Amino acid sequence: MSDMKTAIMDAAERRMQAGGFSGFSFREIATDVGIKSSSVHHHFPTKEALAAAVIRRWADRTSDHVDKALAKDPDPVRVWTKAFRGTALSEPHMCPCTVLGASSHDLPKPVAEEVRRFFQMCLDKLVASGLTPNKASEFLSTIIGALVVANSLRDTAEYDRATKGVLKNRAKAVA
Amino acid sequence: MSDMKTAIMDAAERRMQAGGFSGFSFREIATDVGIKSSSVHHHFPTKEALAAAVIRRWADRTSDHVDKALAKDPDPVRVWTKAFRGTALSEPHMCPCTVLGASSHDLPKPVAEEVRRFFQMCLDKLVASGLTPNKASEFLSTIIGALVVANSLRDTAEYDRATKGVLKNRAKAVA
DNA sequence: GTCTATAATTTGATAGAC
DNA sequence: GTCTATCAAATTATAGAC
Repeated sequence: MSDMKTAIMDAAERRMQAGGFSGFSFREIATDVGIKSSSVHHHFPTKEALAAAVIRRWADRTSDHVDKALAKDPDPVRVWTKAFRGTALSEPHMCPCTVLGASSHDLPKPVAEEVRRFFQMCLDKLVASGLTPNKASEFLSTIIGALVVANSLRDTAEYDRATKGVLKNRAKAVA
Repeated sequence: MSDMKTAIMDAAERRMQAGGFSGFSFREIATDVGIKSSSVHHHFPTKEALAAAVIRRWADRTSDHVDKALAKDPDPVRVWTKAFRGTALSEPHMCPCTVLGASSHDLPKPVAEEVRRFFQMCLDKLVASGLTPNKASEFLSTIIGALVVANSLRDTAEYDRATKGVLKNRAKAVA
């Protein structure tokens, strides 16, 4: 992948984290990377193609990151809580899949499908790590909701308050 | 409040639930209620004023609904889980505060402030019902995240999977 | 309170030169 | 691969008639 294509996806990702699918324009992305908006179309034919590529890359990176972390720490709850904590504590504080997923029914179908794949991947990996389907759903909802509530309250510490109990119970279960 | 003002807020609320702040336009709202877009401005001067009014009404209604439900059922976890379940199971499946909160940093300040007030109200009421601050944060995050994940997966049953464990543990704690 | 008309801006996208 | 130029459509908002 060319450097410019990567730079475009980086810029789009950051703006999608803050404002979702309608939170970025080709002109803004172009300015961010130092070219013109028509040149962005050379790398990504449409806005939906760019958004879908960004979501897929985020999903792939998350999947890879979790796999590597699980090799060092066998507790999936601790691994996933820490992974999303990184997103919650650093700007722009949100996971793009969460922002887009909240308005999934207003997205172009290919983009909504990539978002769906992301959350299905999260659930599948949690179950593969030993959680029951119900526990996987409950835990994933807690960390996703913690991102949204912390973002809304403008208080990153809210993420830790929301996830403290999950980690504590897990420690007990493991001990 | 005039019937037309209420109808405008109803239309805006529904579109905000699906697409957030940028998910509705004055022309769409106008068509929904059968007037022209310029006439909408007679009732709400700006888009941000309309959005802020819709969020505030949603917060007030939620607060009132929960107060009444708590008078019949003393368990706040059951009451709040059931309240958001109604949103999750019926179209357009989302709480507008959750959709807007996910992209809080891309909102006009007065709108973001109303969203913040909504989530702070939820936490305050949960703590007033007897939950510790940490448990209130964890529980709120779980039901908010359940909305987002269920919406993204296009599977309303996901809300019940995510909240089943919370209700079960609560039943044990009460028993 | 609703209308017509319109301003001013932004949007995603395309054509074609270099 | 980037540019200039441009298009058609949509956006929020305002002015003023009725």
